[in-house]
Amino acid sequence: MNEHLTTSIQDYLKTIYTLTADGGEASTSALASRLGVAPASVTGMLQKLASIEPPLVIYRKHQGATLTRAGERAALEVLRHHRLLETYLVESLGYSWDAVHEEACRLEHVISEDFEQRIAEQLGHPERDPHGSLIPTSTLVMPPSNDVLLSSLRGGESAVVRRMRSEDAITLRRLESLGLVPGAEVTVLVNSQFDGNLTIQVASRQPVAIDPAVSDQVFVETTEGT
Amino acid sequence: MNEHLTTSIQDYLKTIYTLTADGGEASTSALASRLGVAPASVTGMLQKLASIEPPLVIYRKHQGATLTRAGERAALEVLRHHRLLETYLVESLGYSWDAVHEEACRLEHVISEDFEQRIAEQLGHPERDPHGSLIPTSTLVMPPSNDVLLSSLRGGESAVVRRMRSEDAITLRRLESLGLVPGAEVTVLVNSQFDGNLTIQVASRQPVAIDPAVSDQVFVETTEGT
DNA sequence: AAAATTATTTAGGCATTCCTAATTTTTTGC
DNA sequence: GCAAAAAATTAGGAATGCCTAAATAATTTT
Repeated sequence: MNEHLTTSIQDYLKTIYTLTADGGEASTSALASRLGVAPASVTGMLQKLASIEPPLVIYRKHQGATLTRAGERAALEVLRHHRLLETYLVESLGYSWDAVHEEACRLEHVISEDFEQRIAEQLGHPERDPHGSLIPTSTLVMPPSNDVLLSSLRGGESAVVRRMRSEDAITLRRLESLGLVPGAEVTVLVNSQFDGNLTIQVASRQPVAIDPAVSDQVFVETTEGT
Repeated sequence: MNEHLTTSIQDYLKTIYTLTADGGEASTSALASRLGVAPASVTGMLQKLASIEPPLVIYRKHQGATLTRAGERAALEVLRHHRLLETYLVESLGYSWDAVHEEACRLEHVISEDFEQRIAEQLGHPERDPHGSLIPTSTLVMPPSNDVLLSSLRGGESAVVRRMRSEDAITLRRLESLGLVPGAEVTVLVNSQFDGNLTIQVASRQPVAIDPAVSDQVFVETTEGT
């Protein structure tokens, strides 16, 4: 079926997937900004991805793109490569978690299935990457998740940090300096519905005030059952 | 100086280097055949590589190409990546020596200097790759070598197998089945100057007859001093 | 609801790297 | 040394994936 997808196409699919996954819209401008290309280039590529065989996206003018089943599988394959690579770079080559993104972005397009399997095995088939993001399975299924944005918690609620939305090194270092790393326990002391600022306590640190630039980057899982 | 070289250019430079290194000519047709492109494409690329700033090759019509200093440095960088990667794939990921070439050919163009340094360190800064080829140093110097073709030995001479010219899996498996792997000791019992066939003995195996298709793939180092 | 703003698409181009076909140059064999 | 064969080059073109500028569609403001 899919002969071979170019690096560029893989990047488009991956970006459409991640934009859509966190409840967003894969609009022309959102894609253009994430991919660092002009909006006109995105339009052209979406038209192409919708018209090839098999179609990889569903595209209607002025309404952005959705992945088809084939497109989603291709996206999950790239995402699996990316997240396994990030994990591998941290675990086996000693990279810091804020430095792996760029390297993984280049490697993800060129590793073989054999390479993927070998690192997955060596890592013990991890479920999450260093930023806490779920790694699609080798059968290209994205495991279920019920994490929510830290900013959605109300005052008094506690939760465990699960994953970071951003892969940006500066953002990640800021989160780390606040103790906001996967696995950390966080309590929201105050959530100002008004301006979106929170007062949080991470583990047994001093409480700190954070704004949405921080709290909208952190996904947590509340400790109660379903 | 060198902003960024495309994968395609890196492949041309690497191929010119290796063709030239073993005493060959980097002719248009040799390059075309090695790179899997039409001769006309090679001519076009060589003209381009000779006219960019800084020039990466010296090119005169109908005389093939030679690397400039800048071109050689770029070639050694790619070659270092390739050979370190091959070593890493074998040592750290359990690949067999005849399976690493394709993977390294794709990875060599995308790994960072950081990645290069990390695997070099983890491997203990190896001097040779799994096929016995010398790995350029981090300062982009190719270590000296005085290996010669197995086919150049005369009857009665002994030597140690140093490296294989080919990276082709089938060829490598054939050599391995004869015991011709780096480090193996080989004695030439007979070298027929007439048809180029040899009779050799590897370690304490049974003597076997080989033809130039084999003996021209194997470089050895004679055990006497300089 | 019309005007202004923003988002998106269309149109036309450019760089890269490959191709085939035709031509020219070099090498080979007699 | 000359004709045939082989090698290399030129010419013209295609696919990718990006760009800018202009046109159109959608959304927001007033």
